[in-house]
Amino acid sequence: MINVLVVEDEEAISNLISSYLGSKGYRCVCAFDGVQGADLIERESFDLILLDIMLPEIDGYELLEYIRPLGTPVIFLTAKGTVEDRIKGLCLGADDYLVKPFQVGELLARIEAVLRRYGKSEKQLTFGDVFINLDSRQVIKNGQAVELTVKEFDLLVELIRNKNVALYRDRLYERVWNEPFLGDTRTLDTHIQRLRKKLGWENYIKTVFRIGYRLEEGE
Amino acid sequence: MINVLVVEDEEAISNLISSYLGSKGYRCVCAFDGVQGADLIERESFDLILLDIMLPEIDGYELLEYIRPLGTPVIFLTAKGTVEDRIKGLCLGADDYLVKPFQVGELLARIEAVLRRYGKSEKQLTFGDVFINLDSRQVIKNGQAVELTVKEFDLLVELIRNKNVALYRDRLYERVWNEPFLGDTRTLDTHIQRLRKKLGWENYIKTVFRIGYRLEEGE
DNA sequence: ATGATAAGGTAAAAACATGTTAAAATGGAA
DNA sequence: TTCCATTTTAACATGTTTTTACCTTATCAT
Repeated sequence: MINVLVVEDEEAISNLISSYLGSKGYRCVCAFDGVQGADLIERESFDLILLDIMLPEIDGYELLEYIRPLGTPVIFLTAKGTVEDRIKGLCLGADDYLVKPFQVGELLARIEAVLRRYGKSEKQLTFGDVFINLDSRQVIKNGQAVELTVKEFDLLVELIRNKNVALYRDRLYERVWNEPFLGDTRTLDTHIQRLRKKLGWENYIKTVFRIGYRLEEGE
Repeated sequence: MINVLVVEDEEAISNLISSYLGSKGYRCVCAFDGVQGADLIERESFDLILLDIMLPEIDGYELLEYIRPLGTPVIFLTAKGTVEDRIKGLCLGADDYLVKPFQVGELLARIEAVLRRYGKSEKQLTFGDVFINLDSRQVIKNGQAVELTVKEFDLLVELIRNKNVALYRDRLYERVWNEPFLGDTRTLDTHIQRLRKKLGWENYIKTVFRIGYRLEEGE
Protein backbone atom coordinates (compact mmCIF):
# COMPACT_ATOMS: atom_id res chain seq x y z
CA MET A 1 0.00 0.00 0.00
CA ILE A 2 1.26 3.46 -0.82
CA ASN A 3 2.33 5.22 2.33
CA VAL A 4 1.69 8.97 2.49
CA LEU A 5 2.75 11.39 5.18
CA VAL A 6 0.67 14.54 5.55
CA VAL A 7 2.39 17.33 7.45
CA GLU A 8 -0.28 19.95 7.96
CA ASP A 9 -1.30 21.91 11.03
CA GLU A 10 -4.87 22.70 10.06
CA GLU A 11 -6.75 19.73 11.29
CA ALA A 12 -9.68 20.24 8.94
CA ILE A 13 -7.44 19.99 5.89
CA SER A 14 -5.48 17.15 7.34
CA ASN A 15 -8.65 15.15 7.98
CA LEU A 16 -10.04 15.91 4.58
CA ILE A 17 -6.90 14.67 2.88
CA SER A 18 -6.47 11.59 4.97
CA SER A 19 -10.05 10.44 4.65
CA TYR A 20 -10.10 11.08 0.93
CA LEU A 21 -6.80 9.38 0.24
CA GLY A 22 -7.79 6.60 2.62
CA SER A 23 -10.85 5.95 0.51
CA LYS A 24 -8.61 5.73 -2.55
CA GLY A 25 -6.51 3.02 -1.02
CA TYR A 26 -3.62 5.08 0.28
CA ARG A 27 -2.34 4.76 3.79
CA CYS A 28 -2.11 8.20 5.42
CA VAL A 29 -0.15 9.26 8.45
CA CYS A 30 -0.63 12.80 9.78
CA ALA A 31 1.78 15.10 11.54
CA PHE A 32 0.62 18.45 12.86
CA ASP A 33 3.91 20.25 13.15
CA GLY A 34 7.39 20.04 11.75
CA VAL A 35 8.89 18.20 14.68
CA GLN A 36 6.28 15.46 14.54
CA GLY A 37 6.87 15.27 10.83
CA ALA A 38 10.61 14.85 11.23
CA ASP A 39 10.02 12.17 13.85
CA LEU A 40 7.78 10.17 11.61
CA ILE A 41 10.13 10.48 8.68
CA GLU A 42 12.86 9.00 10.81
CA ARG A 43 10.68 6.17 12.02
CA GLU A 44 9.31 4.83 8.77
CA SER A 45 9.71 5.31 5.08
CA PHE A 46 7.06 7.05 3.01
CA ASP A 47 6.35 6.93 -0.67
CA LEU A 48 5.21 10.52 -0.73
CA ILE A 49 5.08 13.48 1.62
CA LEU A 50 2.48 16.25 1.45
CA LEU A 51 4.01 19.23 3.12
CA ASP A 52 2.48 22.46 4.32
CA ILE A 53 4.92 25.37 4.33
CA MET A 54 3.59 27.35 7.24
CA LEU A 55 4.05 25.03 10.19
CA PRO A 56 4.68 25.43 13.89
CA GLU A 57 8.14 24.46 15.20
CA ILE A 58 9.94 23.63 11.97
CA ASP A 59 8.61 25.10 8.74
CA GLY A 60 8.12 23.23 5.52
CA TYR A 61 11.22 24.57 3.83
CA GLU A 62 13.37 23.39 6.66
CA LEU A 63 11.72 20.01 6.75
CA LEU A 64 12.25 19.67 3.02
CA GLU A 65 15.99 20.01 3.56
CA TYR A 66 15.67 17.08 5.85
CA ILE A 67 13.63 15.01 3.42
CA ARG A 68 15.60 15.66 0.27
CA PRO A 69 18.49 13.32 0.98
CA LEU A 70 15.96 10.50 1.41
CA GLY A 71 14.73 10.95 -2.12
CA THR A 72 11.10 10.82 -1.08
CA PRO A 73 8.86 12.84 -3.40
CA VAL A 74 7.26 15.91 -1.87
CA ILE A 75 4.25 17.98 -2.82
CA PHE A 76 3.93 21.36 -1.17
CA LEU A 77 0.52 22.39 0.07
CA THR A 78 0.27 26.02 0.86
CA ALA A 79 -1.72 29.19 1.06
CA LYS A 80 1.22 31.17 -0.28
CA GLY A 81 0.64 31.46 -3.95
CA THR A 82 3.18 33.97 -5.24
CA VAL A 83 5.42 33.06 -8.10
CA GLU A 84 8.47 33.47 -5.86
CA ASP A 85 7.14 30.93 -3.39
CA ARG A 86 6.40 28.52 -6.16
CA ILE A 87 9.89 28.84 -7.52
CA LYS A 88 11.46 28.60 -4.10
CA GLY A 89 9.66 25.38 -3.35
CA LEU A 90 10.42 23.77 -6.66
CA CYS A 91 14.06 24.85 -6.58
CA LEU A 92 14.48 23.39 -3.14
CA GLY A 93 13.40 20.08 -4.53
CA ALA A 94 9.63 19.78 -4.19
CA ASP A 95 8.05 17.74 -6.94
CA ASP A 96 4.88 19.72 -7.17
CA TYR A 97 3.02 22.56 -5.58
CA LEU A 98 -0.65 22.93 -4.75
CA VAL A 99 -2.22 26.17 -3.61
CA LYS A 100 -4.93 26.08 -0.96
CA PRO A 101 -7.81 25.88 -1.19
CA PHE A 102 -7.76 22.97 -3.61
CA GLN A 103 -10.04 20.25 -4.86
CA VAL A 104 -9.19 16.86 -3.46
CA GLY A 105 -9.52 15.46 -6.96
CA GLU A 106 -6.79 17.75 -8.17
CA LEU A 107 -4.62 16.67 -5.28
CA LEU A 108 -5.11 13.03 -6.19
CA ALA A 109 -4.24 13.69 -9.83
CA ARG A 110 -1.01 15.36 -8.83
CA ILE A 111 -0.16 12.64 -6.37
CA GLU A 112 -0.60 10.01 -9.02
CA ALA A 113 1.47 12.00 -11.48
CA VAL A 114 4.32 12.32 -9.01
CA LEU A 115 4.19 8.67 -8.03
CA ARG A 116 4.14 7.67 -11.66
CA ARG A 117 7.21 9.80 -12.24
CA TYR A 118 8.90 7.94 -9.41
CA GLY A 119 7.70 4.59 -10.67
CA LYS A 120 5.98 3.96 -7.38
CA SER A 121 2.48 3.31 -8.60
CA GLU A 122 3.31 -0.31 -8.25
CA LYS A 123 0.59 -2.81 -8.69
CA GLN A 124 3.03 -5.65 -8.86
CA LEU A 125 6.29 -6.71 -7.38
CA THR A 126 8.83 -9.28 -8.36
CA PHE A 127 11.70 -10.90 -6.63
CA GLY A 128 13.68 -13.61 -8.30
CA ASP A 129 11.25 -16.02 -9.87
CA VAL A 130 8.36 -14.86 -7.71
CA PHE A 131 5.79 -12.50 -9.11
CA ILE A 132 3.25 -10.73 -6.92
CA ASN A 133 0.09 -8.96 -7.93
CA LEU A 134 -0.89 -6.54 -5.19
CA ASP A 135 -4.41 -6.04 -6.47
CA SER A 136 -5.40 -9.66 -6.70
CA ARG A 137 -3.02 -10.62 -3.89
CA GLN A 138 -1.79 -13.52 -5.94
CA VAL A 139 1.67 -14.94 -5.83
CA ILE A 140 3.18 -16.84 -8.69
CA LYS A 141 6.44 -18.71 -8.62
CA ASN A 142 7.71 -20.16 -11.88
CA GLY A 143 4.26 -19.78 -13.37
CA GLN A 144 2.75 -21.76 -10.51
CA ALA A 145 0.37 -20.11 -8.06
CA VAL A 146 1.52 -20.22 -4.47
CA GLU A 147 -1.21 -20.05 -1.82
CA LEU A 148 -0.32 -17.64 0.92
CA THR A 149 -2.42 -16.62 3.87
CA VAL A 150 -3.06 -12.94 4.62
CA LYS A 151 -0.25 -12.57 7.10
CA GLU A 152 2.18 -14.47 4.96
CA PHE A 153 1.33 -12.27 2.00
CA ASP A 154 1.70 -9.02 3.90
CA LEU A 155 4.95 -10.18 5.37
CA LEU A 156 6.24 -11.11 1.94
CA VAL A 157 5.33 -7.70 0.54
CA GLU A 158 7.06 -5.95 3.40
CA LEU A 159 10.18 -8.01 2.85
CA ILE A 160 10.25 -7.38 -0.86
CA ARG A 161 9.65 -3.68 -0.48
CA ASN A 162 12.67 -3.62 1.77
CA LYS A 163 14.83 -6.13 0.01
CA ASN A 164 18.45 -6.08 1.05
CA VAL A 165 17.61 -4.20 4.20
CA ALA A 166 18.05 -5.75 7.60
CA LEU A 167 14.59 -5.32 9.06
CA TYR A 168 14.38 -5.13 12.80
CA ARG A 169 11.97 -7.73 14.08
CA ASP A 170 9.97 -5.22 16.08
CA ARG A 171 9.56 -2.89 13.12
CA LEU A 172 8.73 -5.73 10.82
CA TYR A 173 6.11 -7.08 13.18
CA GLU A 174 4.59 -3.67 13.74
CA ARG A 175 4.37 -2.99 10.03
CA VAL A 176 2.68 -6.24 9.20
CA TRP A 177 0.53 -6.73 12.28
CA ASN A 178 -0.23 -3.06 12.97
CA GLU A 179 0.23 -3.51 16.66
CA PRO A 180 3.12 -3.09 19.06
CA PHE A 181 5.62 -5.90 19.28
CA LEU A 182 5.87 -7.51 22.70
CA GLY A 183 8.95 -9.51 22.11
CA ASP A 184 8.10 -12.80 23.79
CA THR A 185 6.32 -14.81 21.16
CA ARG A 186 7.39 -16.87 18.22
CA THR A 187 4.69 -15.52 15.95
CA LEU A 188 6.95 -13.65 13.57
CA ASP A 189 9.45 -16.49 13.40
CA THR A 190 6.72 -18.99 12.67
CA HIS A 191 5.46 -16.95 9.76
CA ILE A 192 8.95 -16.44 8.43
CA GLN A 193 9.47 -20.19 8.52
CA ARG A 194 6.27 -20.77 6.61
CA LEU A 195 7.20 -18.24 3.96
CA ARG A 196 10.60 -19.81 3.58
CA LYS A 197 9.04 -23.18 3.15
CA LYS A 198 6.25 -22.22 0.78
CA LEU A 199 8.56 -20.25 -1.48
CA GLY A 200 11.63 -22.35 -1.05
CA TRP A 201 13.41 -19.22 0.12
CA GLU A 202 15.53 -20.73 2.86
CA ASN A 203 18.52 -19.05 1.22
CA TYR A 204 16.96 -15.71 0.48
CA ILE A 205 15.26 -14.82 3.74
CA LYS A 206 18.27 -14.52 5.93
CA THR A 207 18.23 -14.28 9.67
CA VAL A 208 20.19 -11.34 10.98
CA PHE A 209 20.93 -12.56 14.44
CA ARG A 210 19.72 -10.24 17.18
CA ILE A 211 18.31 -7.86 14.59
CA GLY A 212 15.67 -9.53 12.50
CA TYR A 213 15.49 -10.67 8.91
CA ARG A 214 16.76 -9.60 5.52
CA LEU A 215 15.54 -10.62 2.09
CA GLU A 216 18.71 -10.94 0.11
CA GLU A 217 19.20 -10.65 -3.59
CA GLY A 218 21.91 -12.77 -5.14
CA GLU A 219 23.11 -16.09 -3.69
CA MET B 1 23.14 -4.54 -2.10
CA ILE B 2 23.03 -2.01 -4.92
CA ASN B 3 22.35 -3.73 -8.20
CA VAL B 4 24.08 -2.26 -11.24
CA LEU B 5 23.70 -3.24 -14.85
CA VAL B 6 26.64 -2.49 -17.12
CA VAL B 7 25.81 -2.50 -20.82
CA GLU B 8 29.14 -2.24 -22.58
CA ASP B 9 30.60 -4.19 -25.48
CA GLU B 10 34.28 -3.69 -24.76
CA GLU B 11 35.04 -6.50 -22.42
CA ALA B 12 38.09 -4.80 -20.93
CA ILE B 13 36.04 -1.85 -19.77
CA SER B 14 33.20 -4.03 -18.62
CA ASN B 15 35.55 -6.13 -16.50
CA LEU B 16 37.28 -3.11 -15.09
CA ILE B 17 33.99 -1.61 -13.99
CA SER B 18 32.53 -4.76 -12.57
CA SER B 19 35.59 -5.71 -10.59
CA TYR B 20 36.00 -2.20 -9.23
CA LEU B 21 32.36 -1.78 -8.29
CA GLY B 22 32.32 -5.30 -6.91
CA SER B 23 35.12 -4.40 -4.55
CA LYS B 24 33.11 -1.41 -3.39
CA GLY B 25 30.16 -3.56 -2.49
CA TYR B 26 28.00 -3.18 -5.56
CA ARG B 27 26.53 -6.13 -7.37
CA CYS B 28 27.31 -5.88 -11.09
CA VAL B 29 25.65 -7.62 -13.99
CA CYS B 30 27.15 -7.21 -17.45
CA ALA B 31 25.51 -7.19 -20.84
CA PHE B 32 27.60 -7.01 -24.01
CA ASP B 33 25.05 -5.76 -26.47
CA GLY B 34 21.74 -3.97 -26.48
CA VAL B 35 19.60 -7.08 -26.81
CA GLN B 36 21.22 -8.74 -23.81
CA GLY B 37 20.78 -5.48 -21.93
CA ALA B 38 17.08 -5.32 -22.73
CA ASP B 39 16.68 -8.93 -21.69
CA LEU B 40 18.28 -8.38 -18.33
CA ILE B 41 16.29 -5.24 -17.70
CA GLU B 42 13.14 -7.22 -18.24
CA ARG B 43 14.26 -10.02 -15.98
CA GLU B 44 15.26 -8.12 -12.89
CA SER B 45 15.21 -4.64 -11.47
CA PHE B 46 18.35 -2.57 -11.24
CA ASP B 47 19.15 0.42 -9.11
CA LEU B 48 21.34 1.93 -11.79
CA ILE B 49 22.30 1.26 -15.37
CA LEU B 50 25.63 2.18 -16.93
CA LEU B 51 25.06 2.41 -20.62
CA ASP B 52 27.45 2.61 -23.50
CA ILE B 53 26.05 4.42 -26.51
CA MET B 54 27.81 2.56 -29.31
CA LEU B 55 26.52 -0.96 -28.97
CA PRO B 56 25.90 -3.84 -31.33
CA GLU B 57 22.27 -4.77 -32.07
CA ILE B 58 20.44 -2.01 -30.21
CA ASP B 59 22.29 1.22 -29.46
CA GLY B 60 22.30 3.03 -26.17
CA TYR B 61 19.84 5.71 -27.18
CA GLU B 62 17.30 3.14 -28.17
CA LEU B 63 17.81 1.16 -25.02
CA LEU B 64 17.37 4.33 -23.01
CA GLU B 65 13.87 4.75 -24.46
CA TYR B 66 13.18 1.33 -23.12
CA ILE B 67 14.57 2.07 -19.68
CA ARG B 68 13.03 5.46 -19.10
CA PRO B 69 9.53 4.30 -18.21
CA LEU B 70 11.04 2.12 -15.48
CA GLY B 71 12.49 5.16 -13.75
CA THR B 72 15.86 3.52 -13.31
CA PRO B 73 18.71 6.02 -13.26
CA VAL B 74 21.12 5.82 -16.17
CA ILE B 75 24.67 7.01 -16.65
CA PHE B 76 25.98 7.08 -20.20
CA LEU B 77 29.47 5.83 -20.83
CA THR B 78 30.82 6.76 -24.16
CA ALA B 79 33.67 7.69 -26.37
CA LYS B 80 31.58 10.32 -28.07
CA GLY B 81 32.43 13.52 -26.36
CA THR B 82 30.85 16.26 -28.41
CA VAL B 83 28.57 18.76 -26.80
CA GLU B 84 25.71 17.61 -29.02
CA ASP B 85 26.05 14.04 -27.80
CA ARG B 86 26.15 15.18 -24.22
CA ILE B 87 23.01 17.18 -24.66
CA LYS B 88 21.27 14.45 -26.56
CA GLY B 89 21.91 11.92 -23.82
CA LEU B 90 20.85 14.18 -21.02
CA CYS B 91 17.74 15.35 -22.87
CA LEU B 92 16.71 11.79 -23.51
CA GLY B 93 16.73 11.20 -19.80
CA ALA B 94 20.20 10.06 -18.80
CA ASP B 95 21.19 11.20 -15.34
CA ASP B 96 24.84 11.69 -16.08
CA TYR B 97 27.42 11.27 -18.76
CA LEU B 98 30.97 10.01 -18.58
CA VAL B 99 33.44 10.22 -21.42
CA LYS B 100 35.85 7.35 -22.01
CA PRO B 101 38.54 6.88 -21.01
CA PHE B 102 37.67 7.65 -17.40
CA GLN B 103 39.03 7.03 -13.93
CA VAL B 104 37.10 4.41 -12.01
CA GLY B 105 37.13 6.74 -9.03
CA GLU B 106 35.30 9.37 -11.02
CA LEU B 107 32.78 6.78 -12.09
CA LEU B 108 32.17 5.82 -8.49
CA ALA B 109 31.70 9.43 -7.47
CA ARG B 110 29.11 9.96 -10.19
CA ILE B 111 27.34 6.75 -9.34
CA GLU B 112 27.05 7.75 -5.75
CA ALA B 113 25.82 11.20 -6.69
CA VAL B 114 23.11 9.77 -8.91
CA LEU B 115 22.04 7.20 -6.35
CA ARG B 116 21.91 9.87 -3.69
CA ARG B 117 19.70 11.94 -5.95
CA TYR B 118 17.39 8.97 -6.28
CA GLY B 119 17.44 8.29 -2.58
CA LYS B 120 18.90 4.91 -3.28
CA SER B 121 22.21 5.46 -1.65
CA GLU B 122 21.76 3.15 1.20
CA LYS B 123 23.93 4.64 3.79
CA GLN B 124 27.38 3.29 3.38
CA LEU B 125 30.78 3.67 4.90
CA THR B 126 34.17 2.66 3.69
CA PHE B 127 37.53 2.36 5.31
CA GLY B 128 40.44 1.04 3.34
CA ASP B 129 39.27 -2.03 1.53
CA VAL B 130 36.29 -2.53 3.79
CA PHE B 131 32.88 -1.50 2.67
CA ILE B 132 29.91 -1.28 5.02
CA ASN B 133 26.26 -1.10 4.13
CA LEU B 134 24.34 0.29 7.05
CA ASP B 135 20.93 -0.67 5.72
CA SER B 136 21.64 -4.28 5.06
CA ARG B 137 24.22 -4.40 7.84
CA GLN B 138 26.62 -6.19 5.56
CA VAL B 139 30.37 -5.84 5.54
CA ILE B 140 32.47 -6.52 2.52
CA LYS B 141 36.23 -6.70 2.39
CA ASN B 142 37.84 -7.06 -1.00
CA GLY B 143 34.53 -8.13 -2.43
CA GLN B 144 34.20 -10.85 0.19
CA ALA B 145 31.44 -10.76 2.77
CA VAL B 146 32.67 -10.68 6.34
CA GLU B 147 30.26 -12.02 8.95
CA LEU B 148 30.09 -9.76 11.96
CA THR B 149 27.85 -10.07 14.98
CA VAL B 150 25.67 -7.17 16.10
CA LYS B 151 28.10 -5.87 18.64
CA GLU B 152 31.06 -6.24 16.31
CA PHE B 153 29.19 -4.40 13.61
CA ASP B 154 28.12 -1.54 15.84
CA LEU B 155 31.61 -1.26 17.22
CA LEU B 156 33.06 -1.14 13.73
CA VAL B 157 30.66 1.60 12.70
CA GLU B 158 31.54 3.62 15.77
CA LEU B 159 35.24 3.27 15.05
CA ILE B 160 34.90 4.25 11.43
CA ARG B 161 32.71 7.21 12.23
CA ASN B 162 35.46 8.38 14.53
CA LYS B 163 38.48 7.34 12.52
CA ASN B 164 41.74 8.88 13.63
CA VAL B 165 40.22 9.82 16.94
CA ALA B 166 41.32 8.23 20.18
CA LEU B 167 38.09 6.89 21.65
CA TYR B 168 37.96 6.56 25.39
CA ARG B 169 37.01 3.06 26.32
CA ASP B 170 34.14 4.17 28.51
CA ARG B 171 32.66 6.36 25.82
CA LEU B 172 33.14 3.71 23.21
CA TYR B 173 31.50 1.09 25.39
CA GLU B 174 28.59 3.32 26.25
CA ARG B 175 27.98 4.23 22.63
CA VAL B 176 27.91 0.66 21.44
CA TRP B 177 26.33 -1.06 24.42
CA ASN B 178 23.96 1.73 25.43
CA GLU B 179 24.67 1.23 29.07
CA PRO B 180 27.13 2.65 31.55
CA PHE B 181 30.64 1.28 31.54
CA LEU B 182 31.67 -0.42 34.77
CA GLY B 183 35.33 -0.68 34.08
CA ASP B 184 36.08 -4.16 35.37
CA THR B 185 35.32 -6.42 32.47
CA ARG B 186 37.20 -7.46 29.38
CA THR B 187 34.15 -7.29 27.18
CA LEU B 188 35.22 -4.35 25.07
CA ASP B 189 38.73 -5.70 24.63
CA THR B 190 37.42 -9.06 23.55
CA HIS B 191 35.28 -7.50 20.89
CA ILE B 192 38.13 -5.35 19.67
CA GLN B 193 40.26 -8.47 19.34
CA ARG B 194 37.61 -10.18 17.32
CA LEU B 195 37.21 -7.23 14.99
CA ARG B 196 40.94 -7.05 14.47
CA LYS B 197 41.03 -10.71 13.65
CA LYS B 198 38.01 -10.85 11.37
CA LEU B 199 39.10 -7.82 9.36
CA GLY B 200 42.82 -8.36 9.58
CA TRP B 201 43.05 -4.93 11.13
CA GLU B 202 45.73 -5.60 13.71
CA ASN B 203 47.57 -2.60 12.32
CA TYR B 204 44.65 -0.26 11.96
CA ILE B 205 42.86 -0.58 15.29
CA LYS B 206 45.50 0.82 17.57
CA THR B 207 45.52 0.60 21.31
CA VAL B 208 45.95 3.92 23.07
CA PHE B 209 47.31 2.80 26.35
CA ARG B 210 45.15 3.74 29.32
CA ILE B 211 42.78 5.64 27.04
CA GLY B 212 41.10 3.32 24.62
CA TYR B 213 41.36 2.64 20.89
CA ARG B 214 41.89 4.52 17.68
CA LEU B 215 41.18 3.45 14.13
CA GLU B 216 44.07 4.80 12.15
CA GLU B 217 44.11 5.64 8.50
CA GLY B 218 47.28 4.84 6.58
CA GLU B 219 49.01 1.84 8.20
C1' DA C 1 65.26 -2.39 35.89
C1' DT C 2 61.04 -3.40 38.36
C1' DG C 3 56.52 -3.85 39.78
C1' DA C 4 51.85 -2.44 39.36
C1' DT C 5 48.50 -2.12 35.90
C1' DA C 6 46.59 -2.63 31.44
C1' DA C 7 45.71 -5.11 27.48
C1' DG C 8 46.17 -9.53 24.51
C1' DG C 9 44.72 -14.22 23.82
C1' DT C 10 42.06 -18.31 24.38
C1' DA C 11 38.55 -21.21 25.76
C1' DA C 12 34.49 -22.24 27.98
C1' DA C 13 30.35 -20.84 30.55
C1' DA C 14 26.38 -18.15 30.52
C1' DA C 15 22.99 -15.70 28.30
C1' DC C 16 20.12 -15.23 24.75
C1' DA C 17 17.82 -15.89 20.05
C1' DT C 18 15.88 -18.56 16.72
C1' DG C 19 14.14 -23.04 14.66
C1' DT C 20 10.75 -26.60 14.98
C1' DT C 21 6.75 -28.93 15.97
C1' DA C 22 2.40 -29.65 17.60
C1' DA C 23 -1.43 -28.23 19.92
C1' DA C 24 -4.64 -24.56 21.22
C1' DA C 25 -7.11 -20.40 20.17
C1' DT C 26 -9.40 -17.50 16.98
C1' DG C 27 -12.58 -16.07 13.72
C1' DG C 28 -15.22 -16.31 9.55
C1' DA C 29 -18.33 -19.03 6.46
C1' DA C 30 -21.58 -22.65 5.80
C1' DT D 1 -23.54 -23.83 15.93
C1' DT D 2 -20.12 -26.33 13.73
C1' DC D 3 -16.38 -26.70 10.76
C1' DC D 4 -12.28 -25.33 8.80
C1' DA D 5 -8.40 -22.60 7.69
C1' DT D 6 -5.53 -19.48 9.82
C1' DT D 7 -3.01 -17.59 13.42
C1' DT D 8 -0.98 -17.71 17.82
C1' DT D 9 1.05 -19.88 21.69
C1' DA D 10 3.78 -23.07 24.14
C1' DA D 11 7.44 -26.14 24.89
C1' DC D 12 11.53 -27.85 23.64
C1' DA D 13 15.71 -28.20 20.69
C1' DT D 14 19.30 -26.05 18.57
C1' DG D 15 22.44 -22.59 17.46
C1' DT D 16 24.95 -17.97 18.28
C1' DT D 17 26.64 -14.42 20.66
C1' DT D 18 28.41 -12.29 24.56
C1' DT D 19 30.63 -12.32 28.69
C1' DT D 20 33.67 -14.06 31.99
C1' DA D 21 37.69 -16.36 33.72
C1' DC D 22 42.30 -16.99 33.66
C1' DC D 23 46.68 -16.74 32.15
C1' DT D 24 50.25 -14.29 29.31
C1' DT D 25 52.38 -10.37 27.50
C1' DA D 26 53.09 -5.43 27.20
C1' DT D 27 53.53 -0.67 29.05
C1' DC D 28 54.78 3.01 31.93
C1' DA D 29 56.09 5.51 36.18
C1' DT D 30 59.28 5.28 39.53
